[in-house]
Amino acid sequence: MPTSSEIVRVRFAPSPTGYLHIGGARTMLFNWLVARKAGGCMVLRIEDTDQARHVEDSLQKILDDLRWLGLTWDEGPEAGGDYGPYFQSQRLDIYNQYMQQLLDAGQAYYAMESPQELDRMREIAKKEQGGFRYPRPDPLPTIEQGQLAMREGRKVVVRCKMPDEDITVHDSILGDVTLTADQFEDFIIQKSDGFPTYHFACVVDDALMKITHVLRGQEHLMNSHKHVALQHALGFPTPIYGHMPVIFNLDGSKMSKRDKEKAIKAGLAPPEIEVHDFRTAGFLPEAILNFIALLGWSTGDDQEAYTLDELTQAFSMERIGKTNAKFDRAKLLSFNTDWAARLPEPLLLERLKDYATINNLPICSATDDLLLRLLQACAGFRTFADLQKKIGFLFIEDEAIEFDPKAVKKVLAKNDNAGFSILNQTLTKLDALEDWTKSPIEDLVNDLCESLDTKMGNVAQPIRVAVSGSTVSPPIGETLELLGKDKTLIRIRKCLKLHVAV
RNA sequence: GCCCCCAUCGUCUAGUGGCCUAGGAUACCGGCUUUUCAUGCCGGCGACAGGGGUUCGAGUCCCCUUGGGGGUGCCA
Repeated sequence: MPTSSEIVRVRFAPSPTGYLHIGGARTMLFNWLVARKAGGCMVLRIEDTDQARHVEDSLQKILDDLRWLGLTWDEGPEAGGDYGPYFQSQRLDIYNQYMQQLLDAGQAYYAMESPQELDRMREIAKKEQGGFRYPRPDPLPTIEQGQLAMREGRKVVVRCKMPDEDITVHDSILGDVTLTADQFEDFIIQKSDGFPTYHFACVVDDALMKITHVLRGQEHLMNSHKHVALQHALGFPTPIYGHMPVIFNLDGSKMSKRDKEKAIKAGLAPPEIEVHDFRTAGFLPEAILNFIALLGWSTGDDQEAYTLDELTQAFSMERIGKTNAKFDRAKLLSFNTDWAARLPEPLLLERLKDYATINNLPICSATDDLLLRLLQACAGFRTFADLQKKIGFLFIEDEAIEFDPKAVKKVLAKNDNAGFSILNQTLTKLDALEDWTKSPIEDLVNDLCESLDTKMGNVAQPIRVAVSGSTVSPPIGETLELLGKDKTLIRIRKCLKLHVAV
């Protein structure tokens, strides 16, 4: 066990097999909080021992999204550190050295069964007794026999000889979890391609990188006993373990990338699964962090809004819950709305620009001043996607305006083209307006309402549809000022032609 | 099949034997504000999985059942 005088060192160890999953983000967050709270060290380690599943570019994507979230690392890729390399694929010599140590000590042995043979054994075992445990050969193959087999070109793996005693994992979230000796099997620690398996690499790296706390998902709970056995065999200390609840979809299924493909096939909008999905969809990192922090953790008081700093202050491993959580996007949306209203403008502006950039939106060309005005004009928006929907019309050519048929029907054509008629009158007035700013425009609209003895909506909506093509835009004075007089008049005239056409 | 973990409103959760006629948030429903969409404000609906114990007293402790999740990979 690490002593209290040791500096806290935690790690997040993603595999470069795709984008950063939202569950992975929470794992990173909790580890990050443990490190920051204790003034410790956050290590990022890349578990790239599975060559078959390696996805090109995914590392950069993971790093990029982590940075976007504001979750930094002290050691790891692009940060360096004294315990590198931080890519497991570059640590083969190290693993081999410890592998040999185990082999020499008789705590691991070569095994020669092929995957096909094992499959067959599993099948038979399943039929006969329901479960399969690798039967330890007696006597164990010698090192010489193993090496001979390798020279003959046979596929050879290394298995860990499990001890004949119960193992208790002390989990700081779940309590003690004991597995009896008869439940262990001699699992593989080195694949036939020479790469270590996850278990072995993880244990060696955690020890060598002086990791003191291992916070990971509950799906790893059963692995812990293997890891503890390995630690004993190698003479390594056991870190403090904490197995966190798992995050699921609302319907109880796993949040998986495949949900996206399924939804698309079914003609539905793909759900956000990876951090990047949320980023693209116009969510704020502050909202995401705040939301996932509360999935499986709480302070016990009624506060729900937390900045990263506040989370760091309030966080404690002891208050992580045991119950699996379901990911409720509606609640996230509410968090996002709150954060959009709360975030300091310069920061919000930065986030908006990121959204525009990764979506390659026309508003990329807008100045900061304009963007800031849009942010203010749309106050109360839920996501950047909503904001974009509301102001997108400002950034398209007048010729490209498309009038939503439903909006035209409801706002302009209804009641014997009442809307068109009002729009026509408005055009004349607007044409004559000299001072093209918000308040004179609003005065003009108000005056028109009075003279026509009608409600605001009856005047504002026709204009809105004419200039934006839809029923939704910022307040009408703001909308027209933002658009400019020329474009406003052009669009209204274009819209009026619709009436003639109908 | 076997092993392990978990169990409070639809959802996230508070609750560590009396403060619980179970609190907050979100969703939903209703009302108000509003030129659209949002926002905002007010109100309402809504849970201790079931059964046994222990105790003066149980959401809180124990057991069983049920339900959910995980593991049982030359994936991590």
